[in-house]
Amino acid sequence: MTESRVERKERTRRAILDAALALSEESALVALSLRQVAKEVGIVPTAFYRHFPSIEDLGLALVEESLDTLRALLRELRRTAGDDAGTIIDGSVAVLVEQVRGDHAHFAFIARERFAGPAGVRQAIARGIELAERELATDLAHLPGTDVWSEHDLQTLSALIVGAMVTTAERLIAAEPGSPAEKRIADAARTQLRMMLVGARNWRSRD
Amino acid sequence: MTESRVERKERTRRAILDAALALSEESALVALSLRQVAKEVGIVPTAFYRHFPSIEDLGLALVEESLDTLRALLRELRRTAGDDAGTIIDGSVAVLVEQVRGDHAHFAFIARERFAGPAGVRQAIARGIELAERELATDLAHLPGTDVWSEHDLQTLSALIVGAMVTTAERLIAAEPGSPAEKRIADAARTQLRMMLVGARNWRSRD
DNA sequence: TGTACATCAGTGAACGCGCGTTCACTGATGTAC
DNA sequence: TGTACATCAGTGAACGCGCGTTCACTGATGTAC
Repeated sequence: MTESRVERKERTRRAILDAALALSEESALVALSLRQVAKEVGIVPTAFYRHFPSIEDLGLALVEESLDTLRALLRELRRTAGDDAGTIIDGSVAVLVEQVRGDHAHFAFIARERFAGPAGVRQAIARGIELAERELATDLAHLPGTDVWSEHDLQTLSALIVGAMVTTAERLIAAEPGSPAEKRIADAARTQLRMMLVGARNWRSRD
Repeated sequence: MTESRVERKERTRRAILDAALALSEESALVALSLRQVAKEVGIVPTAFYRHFPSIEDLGLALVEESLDTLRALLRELRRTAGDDAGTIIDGSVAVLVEQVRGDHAHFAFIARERFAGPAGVRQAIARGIELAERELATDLAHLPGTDVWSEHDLQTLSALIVGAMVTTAERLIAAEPGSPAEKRIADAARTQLRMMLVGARNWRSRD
């Protein structure tokens, strides 16, 4: 007995999730078929039901995994300390590039299903992004010099920055790791963050 | 004879396009079936072939229509003149809100298929957005005070602004026309454009 | 340690269904004279 | 204006295929004694 029954089952479950992620990459979650996934994994279609009650539940599991990836990114970004704004910007973009590289399939899944997925999936992703905006707004409020900002304007700036990061992530997903294109995207992201920072420093909220 | 044969044919073709747009809104282009569309239109499945050689060609026709919508938006934005920056910003956001309202299905189609659509569709949409970035960069270069900007930085600022507008459009698509949510999104978009403008005014390109 | 029984991941046949596509057709509209 | 023929959007039967799901099964792994 080199592998217990539970270990084997977990391994098959993992293989199903990986196959589904790979197959959905070539079209979309909505176009995923149980028989395709089973064939890719190397099991008979009916064996699928030993692991998931339906293809929809498999989809929800993929969403959860992908949102875990998003949460890991936010955690890493928060750990990126820095003495000055420039260091924080460089560190944040580096983390973004690195995480998109390391979890490419999950980030591509999020980008793809954000507007094309089932309603539940779309809402879950939207909530994840809103959370990032609120967290960033809180962080920004703790920085020196933001006392002239209204809470509303902080939230709006936060949405602007997160939006730019999402756009950057979407561009990175399409770029080859280590390619000149990836470097160009990262450079542009750093410049854009600096541009927004210059705007922020010279901003005064009305009233 | 109240309607000629060509008129009837054109009307059915239009009905097919409209039905396909409506049906794809509930899932995605990739999940669209010829029989679904035919049923929605009220014709027998085989009659579909009198209008399109395949469901894929129907998809391409929808992309073309949607890109026309995008081009119409850009044209309207360029027509939005203004004496000062504030007027231009207000006018641009108003045009964006109005166009998304008026062509909701097409904008939703673009948002949905931008990352989830077939490769050809994704590329066509990406090209449309790149075009907008280049046009905006040219416009920015003609404004007073941009002589301290490098061409590269102008392009990067342009990408930032277009990205924010795309994000705003995506939010507007999800909002009810005339709703408080729509108003909030438009307000945030105006504030974000002003923030970026303040950043731009205080920016000096390196070297 | 050995035996008898329980568990359960994976099998394989079978089902009804919607799919895209073919083909010969119908009958109203259009055209030539 | 009337007739004879051509065009062609839409019809309806039929096909083979992949789909999700059911069911009784097999045989290796796990457990109780």
